[in-house]
Amino acid sequence: MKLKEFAKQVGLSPTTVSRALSGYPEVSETTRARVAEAAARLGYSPNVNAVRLKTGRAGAIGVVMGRAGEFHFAEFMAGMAERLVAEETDILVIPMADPNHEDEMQLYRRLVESRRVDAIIVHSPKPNDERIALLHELGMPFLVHGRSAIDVPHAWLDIDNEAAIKRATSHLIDLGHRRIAMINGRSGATYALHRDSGFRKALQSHGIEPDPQLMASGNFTDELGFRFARSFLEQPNPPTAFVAGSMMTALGVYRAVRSLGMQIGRDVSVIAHDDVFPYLTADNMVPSLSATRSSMRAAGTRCADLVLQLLSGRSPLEIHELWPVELILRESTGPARPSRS
Amino acid sequence: MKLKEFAKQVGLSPTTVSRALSGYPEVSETTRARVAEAAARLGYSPNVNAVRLKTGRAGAIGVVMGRAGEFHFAEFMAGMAERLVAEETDILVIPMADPNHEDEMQLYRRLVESRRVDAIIVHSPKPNDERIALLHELGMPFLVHGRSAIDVPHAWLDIDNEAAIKRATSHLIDLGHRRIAMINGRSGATYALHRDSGFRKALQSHGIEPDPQLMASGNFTDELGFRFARSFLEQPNPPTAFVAGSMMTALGVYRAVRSLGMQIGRDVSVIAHDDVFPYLTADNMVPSLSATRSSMRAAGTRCADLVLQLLSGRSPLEIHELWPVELILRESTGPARPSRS
DNA sequence: GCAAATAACCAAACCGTTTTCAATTTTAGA
DNA sequence: TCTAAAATTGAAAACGGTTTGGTTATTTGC
Repeated sequence: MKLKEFAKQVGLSPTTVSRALSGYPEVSETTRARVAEAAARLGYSPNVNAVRLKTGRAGAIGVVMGRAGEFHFAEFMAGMAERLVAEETDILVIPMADPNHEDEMQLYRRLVESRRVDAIIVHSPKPNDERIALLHELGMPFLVHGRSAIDVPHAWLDIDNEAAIKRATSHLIDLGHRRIAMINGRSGATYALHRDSGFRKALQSHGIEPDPQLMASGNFTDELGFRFARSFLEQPNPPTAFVAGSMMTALGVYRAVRSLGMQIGRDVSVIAHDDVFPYLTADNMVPSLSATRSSMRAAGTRCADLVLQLLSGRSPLEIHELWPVELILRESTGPARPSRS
Repeated sequence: MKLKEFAKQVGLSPTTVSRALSGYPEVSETTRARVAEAAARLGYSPNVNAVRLKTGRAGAIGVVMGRAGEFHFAEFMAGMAERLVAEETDILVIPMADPNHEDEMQLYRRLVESRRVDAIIVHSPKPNDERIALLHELGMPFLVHGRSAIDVPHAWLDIDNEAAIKRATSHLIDLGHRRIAMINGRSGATYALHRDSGFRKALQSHGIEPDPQLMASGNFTDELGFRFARSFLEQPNPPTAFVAGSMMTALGVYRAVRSLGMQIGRDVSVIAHDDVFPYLTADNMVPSLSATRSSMRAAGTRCADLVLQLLSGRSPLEIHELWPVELILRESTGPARPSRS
């Protein structure tokens, strides 16, 4: 049903009906109620494309989805959804083909130019992220989930990866560990650098030299967790503790440790970063997993919130949130034992 | 930049430019090339909202996201993305508030009425799913991922859950297992019923009466896998084998078995359903997990494909795909051992 | 009681495309 | 060379709303 038709049914002009539905003040309460009732009864709702064309608002927030299809993604989106459900805003998932460089820039450019979205959320930025420069240049509102060192004003929300990993590592050192391995996320993204930096700082502040032989990075998979952990543990001078980048990585590490007949929490300590998934909890692992914890879902919710603020005029310069990360100690960490070698 | 302006720059009418860009035949190759070049150079691309209004096509496929934020979701979406990246179609994620009944119907109704999407993908349908009836009634093209027994014509793609679980269960029986437990997905959805039915049929065809004490259902989480498995194993007459609904469930089952000092594949056999995740593979579990396997990502890709076919006029009645499910035997299954009780 | 202010409503212009219908140019046929 | 047909191009009318700038009752102030 179209506005014109609907307006005729209600016995008002399209103008008044439109205003009544959008909550403009210059329409009487009686009329508004009548219109609202009729809309519900006749099932009228405005053609969203016409509204968008006229108002210039797209009513959607864009999220570019990389090919990896990371498991974090669903949680983040669920969080966004939680915030946006009441809003008239939906989430547009933009498929990205390859992490091919030019293509990606082109994709963002087209995305902006086509006016499909009012704002964009950029994930896993790099320290000098061209996407940020581009979006800024094109004047598209955007929020960075993560951080970038780029010298362009932008809104961001990030967790304090450096502090988290530094604290986790320090704790392991306090427990007496000296050979500590680090399985990081894919290198390139700022968060991986921050974690790396937190790791190094903790070691160095205790006079321990980071050993490149005990540091690896890659996708957050069970498989890589296993492989790296296993290869580290088979070295002549194996680590007694692990800092793992994700829950999946931790699963792999657990497996590797077990496969060598060692015991987590006794022979080898593990701390992982936990994004808080409903389907796999650190508490339930055996032994329960000590973790730096920050809810990915909460981040999604807050990011959606901040984007809405951005769209209602708040300056990106005011929007910088650095979330502290909890360290939850459980059974996977324990005092270092004298080396068995 | 707007069409009018752009057309002026190129020295052509908006009409011709529009045609050139949309690939209509009645424009000369020379002109088309010139327009394309200019568009690339000046960075013109049509305002998507105007196009949508005019053509009536939304250029988006809707996917309603439940609150649960399941881990399957990301894989499915990544699969869709793979197919849609070349297309001019994007994915609209519609947040759903509560699984509240009326609200959900209202949501679908508004979604259709607002013309935001050209088609909708319905997940985890129930045998008599009202969403299907509603979408059919409203004339919105849709594809069901899963199956429904409802008497309304509709396109669907599903995996053969019944056959898969039947085969898995039969295999366990062939191995000599008689006390077999089943940890299913949340009851209500058709797939859970199908799995239940496959399970029962396998048992009954071997003259075994299904024991309700060994059957549970709930979300696909590690935690529930553990709890159910543990409680089953502590019964007086414990199962010697498990059929688990998901990889996460399997993790929980493994944990439960270990926690009781038993060994997977020897004391207790496990077969789970594996949707094939890049970050957690059945092959890598210890011991490696026997599984019924079907790629969720591939399903996403194919669903996107089918929806596109639907949109280009193919009849929903022709679109029924039932995918067979592989059974991959690994180390988690072995012959039943004489009960220790 | 009357001018001025206010409230409530409406006609028409406009958002940026696509597409119908018509005009013009080019090519083919005789 | 001339005409009919085919190939290109354009002008203008939609698409379905919102919003500007009135217009017409209804109050308010003095």
